[in-house]
Amino acid sequence: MSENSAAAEAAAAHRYTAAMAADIEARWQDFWDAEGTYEAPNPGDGELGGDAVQAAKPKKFIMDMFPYPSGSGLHVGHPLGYIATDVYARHQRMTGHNVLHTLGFDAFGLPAEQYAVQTGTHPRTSTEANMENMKVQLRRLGLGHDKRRSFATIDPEYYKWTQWIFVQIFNSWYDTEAQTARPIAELVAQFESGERAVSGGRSWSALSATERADLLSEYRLAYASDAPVNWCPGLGTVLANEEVTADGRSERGNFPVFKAKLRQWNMRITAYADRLLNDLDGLDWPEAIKLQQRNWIGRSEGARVDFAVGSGSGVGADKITVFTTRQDTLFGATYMVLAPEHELVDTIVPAAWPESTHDVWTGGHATPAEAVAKYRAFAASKSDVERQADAKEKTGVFTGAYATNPVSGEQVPVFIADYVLMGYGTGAIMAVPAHDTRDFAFARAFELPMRCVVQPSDDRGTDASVWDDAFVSYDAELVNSANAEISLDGLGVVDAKAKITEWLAARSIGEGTVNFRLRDWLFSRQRYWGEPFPIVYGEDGIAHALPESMLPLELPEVEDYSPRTFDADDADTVPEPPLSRNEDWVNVTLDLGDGAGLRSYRRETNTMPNWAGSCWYELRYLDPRNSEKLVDPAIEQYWMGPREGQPHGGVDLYVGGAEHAVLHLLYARFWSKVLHDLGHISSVEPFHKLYNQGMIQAFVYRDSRQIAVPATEVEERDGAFYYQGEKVSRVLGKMGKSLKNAVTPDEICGEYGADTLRLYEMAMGPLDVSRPWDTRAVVGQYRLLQRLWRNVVDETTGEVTVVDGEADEATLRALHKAIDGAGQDMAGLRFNTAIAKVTELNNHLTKAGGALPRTVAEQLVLLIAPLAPHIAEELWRKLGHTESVVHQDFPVADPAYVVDETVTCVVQVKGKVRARLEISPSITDEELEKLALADAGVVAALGGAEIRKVIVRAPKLVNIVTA
RNA sequence: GCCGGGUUGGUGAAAUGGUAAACACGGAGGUCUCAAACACCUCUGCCUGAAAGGGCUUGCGGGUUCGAUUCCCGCACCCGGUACCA
Repeated sequence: MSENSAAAEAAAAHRYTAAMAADIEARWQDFWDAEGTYEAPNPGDGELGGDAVQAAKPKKFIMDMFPYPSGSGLHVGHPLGYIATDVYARHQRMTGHNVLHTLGFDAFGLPAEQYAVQTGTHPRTSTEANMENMKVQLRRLGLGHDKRRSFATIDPEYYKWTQWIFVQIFNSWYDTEAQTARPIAELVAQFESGERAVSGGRSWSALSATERADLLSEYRLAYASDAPVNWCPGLGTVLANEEVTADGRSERGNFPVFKAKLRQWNMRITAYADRLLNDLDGLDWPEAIKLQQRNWIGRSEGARVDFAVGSGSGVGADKITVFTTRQDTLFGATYMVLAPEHELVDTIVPAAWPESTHDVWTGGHATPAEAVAKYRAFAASKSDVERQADAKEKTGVFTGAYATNPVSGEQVPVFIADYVLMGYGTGAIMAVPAHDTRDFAFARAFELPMRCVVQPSDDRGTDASVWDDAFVSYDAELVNSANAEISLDGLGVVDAKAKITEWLAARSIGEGTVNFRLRDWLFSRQRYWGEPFPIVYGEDGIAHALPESMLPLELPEVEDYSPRTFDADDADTVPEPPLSRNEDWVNVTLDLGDGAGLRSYRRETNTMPNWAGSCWYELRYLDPRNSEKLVDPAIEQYWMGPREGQPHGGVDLYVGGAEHAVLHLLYARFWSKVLHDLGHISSVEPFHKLYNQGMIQAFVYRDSRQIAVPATEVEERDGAFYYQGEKVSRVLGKMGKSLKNAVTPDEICGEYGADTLRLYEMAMGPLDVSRPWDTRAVVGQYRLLQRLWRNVVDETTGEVTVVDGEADEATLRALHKAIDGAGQDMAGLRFNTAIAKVTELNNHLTKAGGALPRTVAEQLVLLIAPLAPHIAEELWRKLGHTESVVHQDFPVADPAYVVDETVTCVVQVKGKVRARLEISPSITDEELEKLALADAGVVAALGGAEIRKVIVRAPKLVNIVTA
């Protein structure tokens, strides 16, 4: 080795390198764990309390959507949100807040079960191994989590309370008058006292035990029912509406989904539809997400209208009730349609076709019964996918029955057609073909009459039979809408609606009503890897909740935990819960403590859906080891309670992906409201502020067969891409193992260190925007840290180079502008621009050269501490401090230095920049105008032209307008 | 179709009515070095010009304004959500 290279090596001995970063990072991570640096005290003297000083500060509860412990580990896209909340949490800690920040695991779910089926490994074994692996990966990032508060949803101590909440929901009902959930015992008391009548006019005491149970089931917020459910044979389980995609497939696995009638558990989320809608207003959420929830809840105002049926045709039912939002067009209703599954269909079908029934209506069948049966079979055989695809072409068949239009008195034919859905409204519509596009298409196909009752605003005229399409408008006047008792003619749509609704209500044949798209939440799954229901069935079939003393009801060990799956396209299959195979567990003798003594019961063998555990986890972070209560009320009040600006309370910041816009976020809001109503928590909403981070994307390279090739082995030549000599295509997509473009945080930590990775992810762009990963660009943030280090530490000796004394004016201005800007940016989640401002300051210091004054070095370190906590701790220690940087005060900008000494004023002539003036920021408009007009460049640009107007915006701009 | 968001240099982006392109990647040149790497310095939207300078530029077309990436109207394209919801 030559003398020179030895000297060079010595020179670099204390340079900030990946190796040094690894050393620094490991040491401080150990330190933080040992010291409990990120432990946030609860108020009071409980197990997690005691630090009264800290707990007296204003609180900030900062949360991530917790991860599912996947077997493939993390890629660099996963921790984006975790890093963002961590930077924010650190900044909040340094600005006087008691910060609760931790992370648990959402560990029940399908992948573990599927992996188990493939490998024979128990889901708990693989899940726990995955969690350990993820914890190691996450720890390397230096996330400031309070580890005492972490848990997994599969911990029995956790799901005990998931089950307990289920029991609370099961044992309550929704009082629609008081608009609140109440204990079911209070409903029973109302029935007993006669305050509330039992339907059918019987008294409560006259009902059998089964009848009572059935009656209460109609009120309970968690109830079992035989309603049609989404059955997915490919997954072997039923699914919630929210888990079925628009084209009728499972969101997970993309298997076909069929309607099947099965006895399943449901949550009466529809009882909360109005509150779930209204309370969105008080939340600080992205408007797009609020809108998605509003659309999912789908509130629409309209009316129910009764159509009398069957006069003279000898049919059973006496009326069909429809829901419509256009009751104003009632005079234009020329036929009716029921959903094929509608229960009235059988009762209205006559024995024979009415005389001279149109051939198109009968479908060529000899009798109405035959036509209806054939059409029902046809409709049922269509999967949802086909039904969507055929949406344009209207099909249906006449039932043989007629109903009476209540205002026109006309006899209108009743059809069944699959364009009317059983699941919305009443499953029956009045068809107004002139003013509804779907009815128009159907009427054309079946040669049904149309009547124009809304005056078209174009020149099409009022003879609907010659129209090319329906006239749909809310901003027009009614016509042809009068009978002996009422006339809507000349009224606008709004007034006509009001008038007809009143008229219908007065005759008890209709009323104004609100309808929701939201359906009850299907809550049971035929899986092994989920929370068992705390429900047993007596020999009479009545469901009983287990008493709290029997919780948690642990998931039993079984031989075979694979769900029974079927041919994905075979609709004629029935789900089989894995737990049902375990007879010893299913059949039990228990004393439920309800006075019935020891009895035999059968356990519920379904399990709860994956969403159950994530519906309330924010609450358990607050008081994770409480064995007596879900959460201590005083602790919940402190962290979650309503306050100024947060009318419904909740987590201060919740960061996660937008894919949970309806599912998780709607369910969690629902549980929160029930728990609030029952008096268990003070907050009404779980998450006050929601922020959706974007996705980190990556290029996907595919060969000619469209198979993804390893991204790291692709070469770029002349703007084209080659893999092993073959040309490949490039598109921006998701990052992942299957696309062979995953970059792991471990790789980047190894090459540059965790602080560099953190900075890079935050600097890429605004947090809420998706952006492509570019490993080449990571080095930029590494260089920033190297320069920062060199500005404070001598690379040869490793000693700090700071000096005593004051900084020069320019440095102070650079420093305080960075403090001001970066501080505001961090508080506003604008980490990319915060980093740019710190970089600018650091570049200024680099360029100025020489040793930094101590005060500048210290404030620089504090400034970057939230973003790059390891290097900040190390430099803070080197600067002679013995306390962690984590709880230091964030620097405060001196306003005197935030403004520049001189600013550049731009002088425009007719909007074009013609001169720049260096002036004092405190200059007056008059002085500035004088200065600008005297400038040689300006005089030249004006060329003697007449000045019409001078706009002065001191100190930044003068604009001279000439004639 | 309907609803929401977007379109700025070679690339990620900044600026929310007032100097378009901060900060970073990439690129070019230089200093240091026997040499290279590192580091540091200079330049880097496009066109034109020897230079000074001049002209153009935020998807496209209009409008409001002294002034528009920013506000308004229309259009194209991209992304997300949703879809026979009566």
